[in-house]
Amino acid sequence: MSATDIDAEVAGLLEKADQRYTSGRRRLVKALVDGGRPLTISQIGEIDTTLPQSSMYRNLTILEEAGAVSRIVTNDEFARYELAEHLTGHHHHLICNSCGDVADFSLDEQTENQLDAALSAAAASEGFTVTEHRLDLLGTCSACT
Amino acid sequence: MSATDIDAEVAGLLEKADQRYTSGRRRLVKALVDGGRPLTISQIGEIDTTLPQSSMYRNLTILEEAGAVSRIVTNDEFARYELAEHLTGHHHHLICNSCGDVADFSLDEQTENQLDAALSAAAASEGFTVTEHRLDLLGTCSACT
DNA sequence: CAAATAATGAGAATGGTTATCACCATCACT
DNA sequence: AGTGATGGTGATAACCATTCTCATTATTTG
Repeated sequence: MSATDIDAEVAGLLEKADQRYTSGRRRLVKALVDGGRPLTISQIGEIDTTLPQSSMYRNLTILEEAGAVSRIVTNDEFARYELAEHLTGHHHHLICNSCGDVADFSLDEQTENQLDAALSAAAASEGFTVTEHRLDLLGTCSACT
Repeated sequence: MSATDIDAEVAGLLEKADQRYTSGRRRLVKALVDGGRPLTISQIGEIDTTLPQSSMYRNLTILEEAGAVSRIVTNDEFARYELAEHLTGHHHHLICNSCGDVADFSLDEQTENQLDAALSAAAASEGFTVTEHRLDLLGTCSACT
């Protein structure tokens, strides 16, 4: 999905949530698109130095409630934000134990489907209804090797 | 692994880390064994009401550094602690979006092996070295259905 | 037994995140 | 285009899970 498409999609989501797509929110989305991976508040602030911290927090929460952004927590003390999966496609995370940074990766469709089936079966036997799965790989990224 | 075996294992880990296995630390381990799932500080405090909060935090950190406990963060604002995987066996987590509680589940060995192979391959192509994977299912637990 | 060393726990401090609020921008209606 | 109403902004204060401090207590060692 192109940056323009994402923009249009986010615009629709915000409209549905009775929220305006202001310039600050546009810049926030642009920073997430440009980052291409889950970003901390301070990383977003480095990409777009005009965004005040309090507005980032407030607007990321609003974008999350609208379904445009998702917030992830790893092991370090900072939350990270990325575009929602229906904008970027289903993917997983590579979490570097050394620098803490997070990158995206995907499994091929067949593996993903097999996994999904196995997970649903395992969860059902515990009486658990699955809405989503989350798969992270911990290790060392190429920059830290 | 029985509670007694776990206790012996933890004793060895603490000794290697030049730490004493004091009664407070024993009670902490017992609470985690009894809980049988990842517990927040306040949940541990409910299981053993004699443990002061500051000691729980300090000793859980020490147990984590010694490799006996691992700390996990989900989506809510509280960290959770569980016994390390080499004491409980490899497993994954069912995270309830409604009550926030976390339960354990496992995949059969074959699925787990296939997954491992697919993950290593995908990570290698990104230049990432995997040490561990983490798989969570989000949804609704049986108590909240 | 005494000195040294480590653990304890109540309370203070830290810091990422959230709430507040005076001010500014945008919209709806005329 | 003006005007009131509504929503957004951003600097700052407040919040609260977690970490740090330190005087006291327990354990080890000579």
